[in-house]
Amino acid sequence: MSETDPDRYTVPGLERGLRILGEFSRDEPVLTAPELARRLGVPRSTVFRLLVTLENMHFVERTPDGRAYRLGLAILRLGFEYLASLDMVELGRPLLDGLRDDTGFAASLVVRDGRDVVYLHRSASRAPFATAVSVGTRLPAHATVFGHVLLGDMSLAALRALYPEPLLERRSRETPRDSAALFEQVQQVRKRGWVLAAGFFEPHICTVAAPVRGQDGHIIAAIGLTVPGAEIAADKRAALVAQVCGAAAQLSALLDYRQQPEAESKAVKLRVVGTQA
Amino acid sequence: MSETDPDRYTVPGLERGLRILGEFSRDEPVLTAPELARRLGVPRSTVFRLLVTLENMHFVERTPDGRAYRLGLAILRLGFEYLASLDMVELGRPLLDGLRDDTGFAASLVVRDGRDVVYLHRSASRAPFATAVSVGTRLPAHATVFGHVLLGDMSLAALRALYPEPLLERRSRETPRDSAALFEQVQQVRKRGWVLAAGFFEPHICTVAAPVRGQDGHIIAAIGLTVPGAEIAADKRAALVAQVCGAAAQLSALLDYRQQPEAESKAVKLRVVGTQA
DNA sequence: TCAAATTGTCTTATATATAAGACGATAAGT
DNA sequence: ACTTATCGTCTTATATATAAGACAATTTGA
Repeated sequence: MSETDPDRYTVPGLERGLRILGEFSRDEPVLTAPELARRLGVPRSTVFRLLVTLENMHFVERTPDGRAYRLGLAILRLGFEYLASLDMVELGRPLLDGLRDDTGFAASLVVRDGRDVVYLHRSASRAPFATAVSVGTRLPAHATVFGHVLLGDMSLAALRALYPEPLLERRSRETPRDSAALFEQVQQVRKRGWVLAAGFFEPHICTVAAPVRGQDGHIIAAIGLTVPGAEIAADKRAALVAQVCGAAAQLSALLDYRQQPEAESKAVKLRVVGTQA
Repeated sequence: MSETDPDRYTVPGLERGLRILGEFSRDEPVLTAPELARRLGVPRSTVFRLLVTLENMHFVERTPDGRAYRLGLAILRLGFEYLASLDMVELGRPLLDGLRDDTGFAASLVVRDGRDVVYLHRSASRAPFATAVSVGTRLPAHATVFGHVLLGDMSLAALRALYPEPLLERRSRETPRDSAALFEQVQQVRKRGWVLAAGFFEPHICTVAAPVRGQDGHIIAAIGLTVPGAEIAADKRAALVAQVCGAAAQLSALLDYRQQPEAESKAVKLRVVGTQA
């Protein structure tokens, strides 16, 4: 077979091992070897070898009875080395805490990974309304306002490539039907520079969000508040939007995004260099 | 070669790929392919294939210039599915927050993984003394009081097996020299049921810790406070110990540990069965 | 209680992942 | 600027990881 695939170089052992790890989830924290073999479509004896390897490296461990597996402690090392390596999280944490303290609502920092919105940090509201959302949680970008903020840089063509299917999966009445509708909504958000929506992804949850920009001006993250209730009182909205936009702008600044009204960028850069010298 | 190794079944591709992921750290979040090849002692062309596989699965991503690699977002999915699957963390979080709020000091929940103490959760003290310790951090069990709490169940023989070397790595003046001395200290802690130590691992850091027990009575975790300063004022000690022990006992109870004064265990068991029937 | 199905572990022939090396492209050193 | 070293990517012979299958142990179902 004339493989011109992108997976021409893939290492099957590695890919399958990682897929095994990915099968574990909050809802299914414990899985058996035969179950994994079925899900991956891989022979039992191969799964056995993969699990032995993962177990030796502490990426999975057996349940006390020795019959099933769950994720092991080595996983943690990776996950948190990753987070710790992102200065976005380190710099954003105090901003999110401040946002939470000022507003009383849960504040989140999210990034986009393909079609997913991924939570990098969450400053939970004091009132312990147990939200299912925590660090690492993924939600569909097309169906959430956070997603719409994060997709702001994408052209219609790029969106089409990311969402080739004719109809998008619906999550609520307001979910865009197709990539064209999604583009419309995303552009509106982008031009406005922030978004406030009620019950867009889940009923009785309102969201206020704004983009965080990196050095080159690209949208690299979003900051937002999650407000319980059917809607936000009209007289509170402006203040919340201002606070979210403020936090997002601050984080952008910390990440070296130079607020550049197009033409002025050069001058700003020069001034900064001058200050440092 | 007559392989009777424990790694008779290992999948080399998987092992090497995971070792690549493990090379990234807070201090070295970005690594190049040749550097990884050198560290693992694996040919360049093989590292290339491993990295392509990891990149396709979003476990690593290239730096903007395309010359180096860092951890990717897929990592998060794993790490936090893992944490979320541990009800120990979910149940312990509010307890740790309470402990922190009551005492003003950082409260931690830790478990043991081999010779390491691993932080599962940390309620940071309000005063943002930036500690290097965060979730996922590992410290040597033999040299920390948390470790001594967690090793409480181990026999001298088991400790010897875990620490076969004649001399243990020293971290401070008080680090036990060998496994026998370690056993001594661990047993003292176990009998007392808690530990309070000053400057044991690091100078100017005091620790109060107590064990968390699982259903079978085994020590499965530890809860503790990290108190800055050379020592804790004598009149404060009793209160802190009581609070830590209280939190640890509560978490043990939540995890279904039935407080069993030795002989009574059978009766308790029977009563429980009776209740269920 | 017994038979049938499933499972954990092991062996081994063979399909295939590996790593040596080639190649042009960068980078580094002088 | 020129040489030398290093790098990213690719091809391919061959060492080796894979998966079929065997086997006993266990579980399931009737």
